[in-house]
Amino acid sequence: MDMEKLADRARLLKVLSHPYRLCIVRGLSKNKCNVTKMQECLGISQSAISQHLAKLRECGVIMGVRNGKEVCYEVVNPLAAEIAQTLTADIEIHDI
Amino acid sequence: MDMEKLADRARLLKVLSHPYRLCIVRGLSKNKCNVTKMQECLGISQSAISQHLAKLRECGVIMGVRNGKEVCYEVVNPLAAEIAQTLTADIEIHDI
DNA sequence: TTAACATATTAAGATATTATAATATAATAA
DNA sequence: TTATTATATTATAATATCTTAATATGTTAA
Repeated sequence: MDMEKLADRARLLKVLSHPYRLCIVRGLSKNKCNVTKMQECLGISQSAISQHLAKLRECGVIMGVRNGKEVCYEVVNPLAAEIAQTLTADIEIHDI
Repeated sequence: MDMEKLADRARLLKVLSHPYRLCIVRGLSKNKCNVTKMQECLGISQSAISQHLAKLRECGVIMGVRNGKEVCYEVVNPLAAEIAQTLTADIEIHDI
């Protein structure tokens, strides 16, 4: 029984298991987006957004590409994108 | 933006985001199983197993049916079963 | 080079989760 | 009825997570 792989997959679910992060990943899986836009869209503090993005980054779910002053994020883990989309398919979320 | 539904889905991911619980749901999605077997299989305490089962029950992921002294569990949330199976498809887990 | 903007990191307190131990309940067997 | 087996609940201490505030970094404009 490969507990390490199992723990790894559990970690992926855990990083997605927060309303804002789930919303971010679902949004990013449709369109890339910078931090300020996400912030406006979700209505939470800049620090909070950045910390959520950091967790998603550390877990290999998203990647940020700097473009001048902005950092544009995108989903780089297809499995994470799939889970987020499957799970929120019937929820109305204005795209971030 | 339906934050309540979003929070609800995040809650489902969260309850699945623990190695033992993920393992339990993946196993149960293939065969029903009683608590003692799970315990032997996972090698953790009875109390720990029961607490994990309680969380999965409260979240509507599994259901236990008493059969004499034993309680036989099964997955009752197809979405949870799907997520668990998709996520662990390539991991060798001897069925619980 | 200083100011302003966009983003990231750190720190701290509140809250939640975990594992473990102890205790309780439910069903059957003796 | 008492003992045994199977499962559930409660209590608690250690650990992790969340939110918020404060501070730091990187980039461009003035």
